[in-house]
Amino acid sequence: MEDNPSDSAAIEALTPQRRVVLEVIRSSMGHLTANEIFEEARRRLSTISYATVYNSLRHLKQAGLVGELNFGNAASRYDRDTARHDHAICTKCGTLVDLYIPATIDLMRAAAEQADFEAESIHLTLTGVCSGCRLVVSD
Amino acid sequence: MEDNPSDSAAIEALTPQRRVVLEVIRSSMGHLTANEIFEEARRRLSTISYATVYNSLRHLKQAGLVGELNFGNAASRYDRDTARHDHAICTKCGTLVDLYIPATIDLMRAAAEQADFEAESIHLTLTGVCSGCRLVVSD
DNA sequence: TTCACTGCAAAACGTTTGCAAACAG
DNA sequence: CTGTTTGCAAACGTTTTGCAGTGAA
Repeated sequence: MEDNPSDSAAIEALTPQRRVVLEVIRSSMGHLTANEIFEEARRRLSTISYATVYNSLRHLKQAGLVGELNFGNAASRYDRDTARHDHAICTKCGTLVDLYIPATIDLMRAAAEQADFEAESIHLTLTGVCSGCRLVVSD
Repeated sequence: MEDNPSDSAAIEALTPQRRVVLEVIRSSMGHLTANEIFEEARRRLSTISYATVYNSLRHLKQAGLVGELNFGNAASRYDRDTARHDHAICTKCGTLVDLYIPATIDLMRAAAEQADFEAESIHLTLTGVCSGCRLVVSD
């Protein structure tokens, strides 16, 4: 979760725009959308454009410095945590929660064998109702 | 996988357009996109419109007659199999394979507890390289 | 007559691209 | 100089919507 020291060199090589985008993602607790990242990035670097945010996100993702998450047809969300982990998503409010289920990786072999795939990664998504939404009276 | 007899009443109540959309999905072996469904539906019912295909898909999904799958920012794919199951997706060619990993459901309790969610469903996605793409010389 | 559904066109949404200008090595 | 990156605007692919017209109950 904390910055990986081996990233330092890669981070120093970033353009100011890309560094700002990365810092926005790293400084947020949640999983921001490109639009949210753009808004916050613009506060820190007023000249940055929408296209550059998208270009930066693509570059950072490719460089392994951020992860991208897709659920449904909504906007992608970007994850500061690039290590393999799982997610839970609330069907009421859309809240996205990080999940660390070590047993997920155990299913990779069986899944790869069944699919006849050379496995690269595996991801578990729990859908349900978050604690906040369970407290709401009106279902 | 075969038609559930309890669906018969629901299917008879469908409009011709919705029935065609459902039949296109049920008669395909794969996981079609809305556009592919539209093209095939139009062959069977030449007056059907794009909007009606989308409206039908929303209705059929809500009625539990088809499932919707999202991977990346690509177009949604529609699944004739509405029972819980998992998927593998090839990072080279995008091929989508159905996976039946019973152990996935065993992770639901642990995941729900960790997230403090009331669990509804769980889905496992394997990413990797399919058998066809492994045979290709040029990596 | 009512109400849901259709078909069309247009809009909305998230994302990508073409391009000229700015920049770094 | 060369190659990369930026910012802008315009385009793109997917999905939804407004609305008038249709059709069934």
